[in-house]
Amino acid sequence: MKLSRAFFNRPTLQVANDLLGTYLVFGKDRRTLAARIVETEAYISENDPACHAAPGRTARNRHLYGRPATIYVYLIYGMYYCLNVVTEREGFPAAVLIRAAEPVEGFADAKKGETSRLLNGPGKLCRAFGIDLTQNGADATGTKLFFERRDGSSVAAAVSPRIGISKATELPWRFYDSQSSSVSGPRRFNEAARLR
DNA sequence: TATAGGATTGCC
DNA sequence: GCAATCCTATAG
Repeated sequence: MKLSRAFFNRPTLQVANDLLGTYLVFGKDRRTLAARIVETEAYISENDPACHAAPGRTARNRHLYGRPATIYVYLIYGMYYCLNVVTEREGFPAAVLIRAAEPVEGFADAKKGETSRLLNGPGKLCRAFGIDLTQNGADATGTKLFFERRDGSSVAAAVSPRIGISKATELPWRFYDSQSSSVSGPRRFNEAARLR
């Protein structure tokens, strides 16, 4: 079943953890794309130096202040888009970055073997889904782009520091499925976190 | 207006 | 190790 706005209106760390094992669903043109989320990161408030809300409200980050389940998309390095879903109460800037997933439905090359590498990074995930600024500000409880819980397996969740940032690098706000081969980043990140 | 740097990726 | 590529935030 579809994840409700109430699901996202909770502490961001909890949402980031609980999103593991749920499905991202996107109706693109006439087909449906779906993937099982295996890696997320939390970005929380103007007091988190790595969060885009750190400078306060700006034109770019305005959707971070929106109601829970709002989609926040931005362009990074002039080349890749990153997909976030806003958490906590309206007016409190926080979100979960969707970093990696396993293709489940609708991906053309999902049967060619290299399925585990198709969505293993936030930029690659958006590219494969066809997500760009068109989705910025969208409502993730609607019919076009949403999150869904399906029956089945539990997730062996692990945590580690967030990847690719230069500030607040010590906070263990990255969550991932330790059993998945679709997790992003150098292998050592995952191994090191597993040994904690 | 100018400039440094970025929640990345893939190639050298 | 590092370039690609362009938008954002901040300083001048």
